[in-house]
Amino acid sequence: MQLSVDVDNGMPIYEQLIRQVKYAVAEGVVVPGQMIPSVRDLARQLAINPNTVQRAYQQLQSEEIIESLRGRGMAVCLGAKKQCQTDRQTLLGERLMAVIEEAVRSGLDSDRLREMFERGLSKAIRKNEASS
Amino acid sequence: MQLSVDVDNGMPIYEQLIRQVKYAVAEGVVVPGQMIPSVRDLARQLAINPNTVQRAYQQLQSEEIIESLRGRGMAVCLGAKKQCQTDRQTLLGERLMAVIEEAVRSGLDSDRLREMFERGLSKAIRKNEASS
Amino acid sequence: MQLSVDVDNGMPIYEQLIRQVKYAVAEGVVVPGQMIPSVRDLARQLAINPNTVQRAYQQLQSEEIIESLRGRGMAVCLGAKKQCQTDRQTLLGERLMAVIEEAVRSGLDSDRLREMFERGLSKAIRKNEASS
Amino acid sequence: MQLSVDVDNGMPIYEQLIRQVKYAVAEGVVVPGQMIPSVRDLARQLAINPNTVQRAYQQLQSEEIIESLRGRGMAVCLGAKKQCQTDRQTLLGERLMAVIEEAVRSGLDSDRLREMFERGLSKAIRKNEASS
DNA sequence: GTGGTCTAGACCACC
DNA sequence: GTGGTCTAGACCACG
Repeated sequence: MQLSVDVDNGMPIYEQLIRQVKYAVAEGVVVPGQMIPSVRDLARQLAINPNTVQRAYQQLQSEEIIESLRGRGMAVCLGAKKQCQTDRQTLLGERLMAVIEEAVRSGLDSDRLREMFERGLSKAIRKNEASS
Repeated sequence: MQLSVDVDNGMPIYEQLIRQVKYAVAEGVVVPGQMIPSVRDLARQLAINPNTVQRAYQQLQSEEIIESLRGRGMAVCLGAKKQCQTDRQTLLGERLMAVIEEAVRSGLDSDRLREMFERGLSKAIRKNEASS
Repeated sequence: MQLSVDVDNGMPIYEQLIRQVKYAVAEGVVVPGQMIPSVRDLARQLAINPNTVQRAYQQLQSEEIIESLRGRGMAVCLGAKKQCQTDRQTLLGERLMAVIEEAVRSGLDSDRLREMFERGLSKAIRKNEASS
Repeated sequence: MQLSVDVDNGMPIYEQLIRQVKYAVAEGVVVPGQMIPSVRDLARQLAINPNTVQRAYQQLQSEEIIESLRGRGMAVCLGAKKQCQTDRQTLLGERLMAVIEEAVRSGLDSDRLREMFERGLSKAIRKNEASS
């Protein structure tokens, strides 16, 4: 699992970490039961404050994505994969819905919006293929 | 022009005001040249601090959406309507693009995404018609 | 004497009026002893608040540029012309000095500054001839 | 970087700070990437309100002179030095032009103006050398 | 520790 | 009346 942080990005670092871990779990990059990097290791590796890592792990723990195994470290919870997948779907759905609603509310034409969507989709697909 | 604030929402109050004013200008609810509520009036009406309103107005002023007429109040700038409209289009486009990209990156099938989009669109249109 | 106000300009209206009256006196457009427009007339003509005109006239009066003739209006004081001329010279000198000082303090080369000055002078002369 | 405020001066404190920071950046007193004093420190040091410093910093941030590093402080932006230098040149040029124009418009003789300029320049240079 | 936001209340210049 | 500036002091998110 390769994690990274973007300091310039407006998103809080701990939130970036949370997202990336959830993403990795949903994708199967890390599987339930597997250990994830220790707080200290990850902090050193990313050159960030251990408190920040700790905060991310705490939230993941409270969401039952990872669990603390005393004396050994943090491991991915058993039901985590499915949960992360549905979480992401739900989140994506909500965000998509919000954008569409605002567009419609501001009087944007349906066909115009469809066109924007299709153009965006093609672009995203190309971009995705290029990076993989 | 009816403004409102949602204190519980994470968004800063002054930013909510900025958005709503821009929205009203883009929609033609207030037209260029027209006066907008005075700092004190709006603060009283929304039960918030005048400084918060002031801050929103100042930023709108620096973006040349409104202008200060000394001793008289704040008025919508002449070129503001067009600017607010394009601003919103650009913003919507970016947000839509971001959602699509993340969906594609997370391996969502194009047809599945299109389906979500169409269902969201229908729902948004119904919702919009109901409220108008 | 033709007075005008520029609302967009940052300078207070009453100060614009003061300047323009002094300018007119210095130029001999109005001569000592001559009457100047009444507060009400001028306010109506420029579509500004009578209070603003009043304020300008009061300050001019306290500087002994104009005097109030009871029941008749405001007139230019006898020694006003000379005073306005020297005032303007002094003011211009101070402003020029301030700009030069800041330029020098910021490390601008003397020859570079001279060049800017000469270019500005030529431009100003052309502009002045064109408008006259 | 040594900042100071003059409360008696008509210029708003936050604007004085903005000017001084820009000046320091243009002069290279602080270099891109370097941290500038924290809001609280500067406020304490100058015996002014943290909000006032905050306001100055926010405006500098919106002009992309400095950037906020979350939880760490404010740092000078990479492209800031050049921008501050050109800004100052432009501003000085405009102010010089304005003075010259008014002088010409008021009928001042070119040679008389040149004389004033040269005298002012010598004086400014002496003053500058004395203080350095 | 840092910056970001908000409230409360004051004084000023301007119209 | 209007906006513009400032102070004092609070709470929050982030590292």
